[in-house]
Amino acid sequence: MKIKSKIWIESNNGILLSEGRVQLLKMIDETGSLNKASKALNISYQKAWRLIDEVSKTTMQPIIETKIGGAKGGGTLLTPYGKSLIIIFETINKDCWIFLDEQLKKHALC
Amino acid sequence: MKIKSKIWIESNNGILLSEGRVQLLKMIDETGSLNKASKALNISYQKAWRLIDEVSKTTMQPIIETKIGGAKGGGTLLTPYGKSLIIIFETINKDCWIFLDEQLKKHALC
DNA sequence: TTTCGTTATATTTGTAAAAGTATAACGAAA
DNA sequence: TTTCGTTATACTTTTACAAATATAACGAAA
Repeated sequence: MKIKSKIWIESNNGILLSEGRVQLLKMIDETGSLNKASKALNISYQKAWRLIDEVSKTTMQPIIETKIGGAKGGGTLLTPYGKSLIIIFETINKDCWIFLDEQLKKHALC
Repeated sequence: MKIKSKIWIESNNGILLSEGRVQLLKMIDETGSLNKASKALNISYQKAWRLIDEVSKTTMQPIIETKIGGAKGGGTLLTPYGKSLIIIFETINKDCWIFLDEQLKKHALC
């Protein structure tokens, strides 16, 4: 018997963060490119772009810096604020899992 | 800024409980009928039946008692075990919301 | 000035989930 | 023995969402 959860953070303008979006942000940070990140996560570039676009619309501060053209074609980097969002979300998410496992034991549903 | 969550409980055989399933169990308890419950929740009887069928397959003890035919056509009642599952799930779910709201404040994302 | 890999976006296509339709069985009461 | 509202289930259709396809713009380097 397992308890599972999905958490996400919303603002007035839409969904700010969810597990998938955070995963994408992390991969952008690793690869320096939205294109490479989408391939690594096995989702289409279009979907990845749409996700990041929606995240960007809901934050006051920018989460990414994009560069178009150039020798390497361009790329996408996370801002310090973007990086901080990853850490906050992952911390809350992990703590939530721990909390829920405790609750399941407490109610003798194991 | 709001933090939201969906939780669910799984066993080896599939999903045992989720928000929608618990809502359906509650409505069955109120109406004494799967048919009436599905109408109250604005979902098709077929979907409601499928949901309850899957829940039943994942529990050791039965969660419902069904009666077919008769003056009132029949009906569906919750077993005491079925009722206890509602309470456990709703308690955990509510406590999870409280926990997450605290976390959001803690990380200054308000 | 051509090439290349990227960002950015619109449009079309495909697919899986939801909804709808159909039908049989049941049994108490009129 | 007919009626009625229910459970139970199969099958078809619709719809919403994901995926694929297409295309333009960009700019450093060769």
